[in-house]
Amino acid sequence: MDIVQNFAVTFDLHVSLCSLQPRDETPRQSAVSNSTPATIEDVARIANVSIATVSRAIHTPEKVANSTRLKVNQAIAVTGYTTNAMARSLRLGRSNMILVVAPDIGDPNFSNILIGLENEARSHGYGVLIGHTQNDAQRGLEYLKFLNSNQAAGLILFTGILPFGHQTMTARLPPSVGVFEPVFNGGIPYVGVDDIAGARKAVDLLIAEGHRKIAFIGDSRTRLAYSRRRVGYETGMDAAGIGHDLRIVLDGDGTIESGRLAVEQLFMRDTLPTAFMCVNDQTAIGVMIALKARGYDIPEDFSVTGFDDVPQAVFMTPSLTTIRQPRTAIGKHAMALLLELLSNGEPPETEILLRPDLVVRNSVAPPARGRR
Amino acid sequence: MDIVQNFAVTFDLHVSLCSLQPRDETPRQSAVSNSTPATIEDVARIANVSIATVSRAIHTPEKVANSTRLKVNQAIAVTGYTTNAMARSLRLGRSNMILVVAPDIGDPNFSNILIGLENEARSHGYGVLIGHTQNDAQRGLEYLKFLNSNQAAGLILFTGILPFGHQTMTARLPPSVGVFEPVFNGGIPYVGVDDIAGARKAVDLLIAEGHRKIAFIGDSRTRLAYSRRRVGYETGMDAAGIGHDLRIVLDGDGTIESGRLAVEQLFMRDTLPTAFMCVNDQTAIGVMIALKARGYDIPEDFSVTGFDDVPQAVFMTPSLTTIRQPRTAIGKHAMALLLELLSNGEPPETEILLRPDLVVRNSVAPPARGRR
DNA sequence: TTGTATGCGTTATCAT
DNA sequence: ATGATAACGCATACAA
Repeated sequence: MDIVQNFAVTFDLHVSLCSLQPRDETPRQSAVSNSTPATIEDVARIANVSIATVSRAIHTPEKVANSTRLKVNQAIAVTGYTTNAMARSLRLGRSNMILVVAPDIGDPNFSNILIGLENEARSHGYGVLIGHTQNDAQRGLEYLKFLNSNQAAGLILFTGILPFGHQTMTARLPPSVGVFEPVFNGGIPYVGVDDIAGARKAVDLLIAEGHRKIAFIGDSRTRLAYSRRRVGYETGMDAAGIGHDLRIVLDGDGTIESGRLAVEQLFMRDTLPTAFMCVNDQTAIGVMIALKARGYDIPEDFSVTGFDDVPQAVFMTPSLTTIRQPRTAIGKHAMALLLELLSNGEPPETEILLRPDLVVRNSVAPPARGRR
Repeated sequence: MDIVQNFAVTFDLHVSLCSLQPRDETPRQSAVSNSTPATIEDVARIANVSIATVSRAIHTPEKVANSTRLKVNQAIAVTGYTTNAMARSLRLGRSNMILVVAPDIGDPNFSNILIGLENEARSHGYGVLIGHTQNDAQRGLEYLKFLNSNQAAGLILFTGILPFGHQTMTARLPPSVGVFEPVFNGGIPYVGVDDIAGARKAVDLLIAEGHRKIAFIGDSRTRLAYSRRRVGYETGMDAAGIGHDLRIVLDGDGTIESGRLAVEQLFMRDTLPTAFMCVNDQTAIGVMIALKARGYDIPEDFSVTGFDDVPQAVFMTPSLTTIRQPRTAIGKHAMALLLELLSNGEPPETEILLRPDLVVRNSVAPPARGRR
């Protein structure tokens, strides 16, 4: 244990934890920190009861005598017993894990949604596991196998399309819920933001500031949710009596590069807007970079809006005016919905749309004189 | 065997699979395309062999007659059978999943390392699951239970400290490998970048450009790897005969905000450097924001370097000169090491340090005249 | 209230 | 080369 002492010198963390080791332990099967984990039988033996009683003491404590329960709990403490989830799930035919499948863990929206998912799951005794598909069907299949063997009780999809390739059609899926964007195939309930309303807020702001030539840098390819944002843009333009000029409605793929490209195209075509409404923040960031590279000031020369309010948005110069996704709330609602599905079987609703908020920062101003 | 014939026609969809049910067989439990997944018994029945043979056909095909293997494979195709990983792992006492535990999924370094991990794992028949602890011991415990029940064969730690709270000392951990930063407790092998060498490259560049007053914005609190970067800074300064002026060595926590704060402090104390060497890109971004907010130009007025080369670095204005982590390679090596541990038992080496590369972009220039 | 015994789907041992 | 069967750890129906 002077190893531990050594540690104590160099780092002040965790030091005294070591002293928690039960030094006084049972000599034989030293209960803790042993090579093989304690089983329910070990507990039963020590508590002098049957394994059935141990199981009951754990899962239905009210069905067991107080004194017995006490004995069992002590034995559990001594052995450091943890239920073997493998065996339990095999017996029960279901696990207490929820699988979250995402094509891209790096998505700036993902981590906060995940936090909402996890909190809600945890408060109901479920754990969360993340599957990362990289849009690769092979990988998807792996997770499908995982699901097939009941290793997860439910599925959260952070993708608009079931990621299981050919097998998708025949896949037996557990109860599932989509987040962030509707799931295209499979009739799966969906929890997300009201994309149309959100886009509408952005375009309305721009119009209120006096803009009429408002470009929309969209993305019809990667996320289904994005096409709804375009709908918001169009209805906003229509409602203001402006209509939409297709020369300044571009299609990209929601990346920074895509925003950059859009600006270049607009300059080349000489069909410049006074404002850029972008389908997401990444695109907006690309637009800002391109504009700044050409020597323009934002928002004096051009206004820019995003969508999502990714963490980076507030750190841009100028900080980006955008639409905030209630990410944690989305995660929470999605998990709640899934858990309801798990117990009730029937989806109470097919789509939950949360309210997006306009976050006004510094990338929007009235159009430059003479250019409106 | 016209059962099989049938199948050949309609493959892919489960539609006609029902017609494949052995009509001659047990009338009860209809074999295929049912609500419950096919088991090894279903396969055995259809192939007219024993379950032992099926198992062998799958795992040790060479031990089974060609004709038999064929029958089995067909039956597997018909039933859509997948091995129940739950049962298999229970029986084997180990699973083929690797758990990756990270405190923060949103870390810009994480996703690329993960890709390296996954690719390597997959090519060896292992799957990867991600655990997200948010630095919460409760959550850590959950994953510990997961490990305890053999649901994962190995562990990758994306954190400098075992995330299992009190239980850490007594935890029976599977073979484990740390990535990105050394794991403080537990004597766990580590794969990462050579932080000292990397930091040295940055400081050497700055010195070569003519800087002598080089601030170091560090972080001694969150990541162990970061203290190594400071060592690199110090040895570089010493080697150049500059020594280190403690007034311009600040300690932060590796966040954008922390970089900002450091700049403000330096301005308040009136101990301005000509260059900011930052412990990571996040800090550097914060420094750049603060500098720009005060109206300074980078790199004309101040030079800035980062470390990591996060995706955002190239999109800054000016783009950030930094040290690149070979993230995918780190993931690959870490997983390879873990898999070796899994088979051999003994760690072949205790630390693998990959070479960091200097990425010269536009945030470094010679110091402004009159300020050196 | 508690114990006995069965089965969840596999793999491995031992026969054949 | 193949089959019968025990065991992995647990939860529960049924007995007591």
